[in-house]
Amino acid sequence: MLATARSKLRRSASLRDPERTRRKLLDAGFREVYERGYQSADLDAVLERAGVTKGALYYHFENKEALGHAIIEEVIAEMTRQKWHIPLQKGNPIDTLIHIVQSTRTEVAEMRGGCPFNNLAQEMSPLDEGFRKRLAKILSEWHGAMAGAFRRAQAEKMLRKDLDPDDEATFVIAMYEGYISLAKNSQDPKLLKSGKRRMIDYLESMRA
Amino acid sequence: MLATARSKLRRSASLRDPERTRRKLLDAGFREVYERGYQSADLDAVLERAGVTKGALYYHFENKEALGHAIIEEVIAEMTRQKWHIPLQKGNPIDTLIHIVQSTRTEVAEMRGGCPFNNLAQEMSPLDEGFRKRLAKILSEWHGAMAGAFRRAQAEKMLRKDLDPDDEATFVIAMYEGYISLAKNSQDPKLLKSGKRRMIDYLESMRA
DNA sequence: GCTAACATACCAACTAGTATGTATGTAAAT
DNA sequence: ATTTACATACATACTAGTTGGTATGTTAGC
Repeated sequence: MLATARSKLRRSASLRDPERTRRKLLDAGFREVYERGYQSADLDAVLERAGVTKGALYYHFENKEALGHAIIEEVIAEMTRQKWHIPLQKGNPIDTLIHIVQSTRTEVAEMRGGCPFNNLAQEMSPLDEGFRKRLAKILSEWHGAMAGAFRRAQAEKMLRKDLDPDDEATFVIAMYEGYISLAKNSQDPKLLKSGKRRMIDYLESMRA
Repeated sequence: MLATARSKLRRSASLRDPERTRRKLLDAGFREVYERGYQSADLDAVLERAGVTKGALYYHFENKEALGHAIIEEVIAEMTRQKWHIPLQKGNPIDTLIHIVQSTRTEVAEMRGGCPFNNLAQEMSPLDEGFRKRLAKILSEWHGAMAGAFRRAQAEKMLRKDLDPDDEATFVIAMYEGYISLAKNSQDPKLLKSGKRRMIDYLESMRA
């Protein structure tokens, strides 16, 4: 009875589990790419992080590029959905956005890494259309989720009617990414704290 | 008589001219780094662009890192001064900033490269303190030039007194870099055009 | 027994850096 | 004025380390 349950639910960690192996490769790949960039990401380092070997990597992914694509589509896109799309689905989007901004960490260790989406976008967009399009899709869906929430908020009289939802969504994202980028370089908590105040002030000014 | 003039003024292009060679290496290095990133920049490609060989490179620069540092300090810092510091030294800084924003190209080919400063800052800041500090100095001076112009504008009653010059300078830079970053990925002129309008609207709202 | 899911060993290409050679400019000595 | 001496300013050829990818072997699970 225990044996049958294992097949779907309690998978032993040390035995064979291709989905779990693939997950570990994606997670390890993401961390490596996040820290060093895609082009400088070392596949041997990815394997060490994941605790597997070359055979496992090239069984699950055709090559380095395919791993990079999967990291975008499955890891980064999912992080974006968790952080932005889902909270924006209900409630007052202004409150939601203020909460997201407010909870942005200003410790040096946190600022240091920057935004996973923007890091990859800046590095790869001019170099590879496969990467650029996949990242542009994330941006488009991010923008769509926010603009949609703005339209709903206007209908529910939570957001000023004179604001264009699309322009505002683009503006909020640009502002946010801009501050995160500057903070990543300056390593100065004061910069990001100033940014958080300014962004929250602006979000407040959007209320109906 | 012509022979003596050559020594300082009319240096023949094909003969020896170490300053000119160094310049060509810096320019070629900048273009290579701008297109591919520092870590992926190929020194052989730099040499081909510059039209010189390894000997020339390693005579003028100790190693790849030293070339990278020089590119930041001499090329990118100078570009920033030309584009921002000098125009901000006199006149109404709001007019100056609006003009800079207005003249930002929205063609795909122009958006594609992104901001040279931000490109390098995003790639290298978490990886190398030598790069990060040199880039942070550019950001600090950029910010200082703008905040200084804002303070002057407040004294001359061109800028609202309720605005904090430091916070405003950081905000303008973050906004600008944010939009440039998004445009680089999206490749959509509409995004940047929307950003230009929003930035100009905001700058107008800063007037006393 | 067969295939999926890996592990191991190896290779070929790329690339930063070096070692060495050489031509040029220049200043002092003759 | 010419030669000598020497440092400068490169060019050429090579090396060593890295790294993405492959070929082959091995084990688990049905």
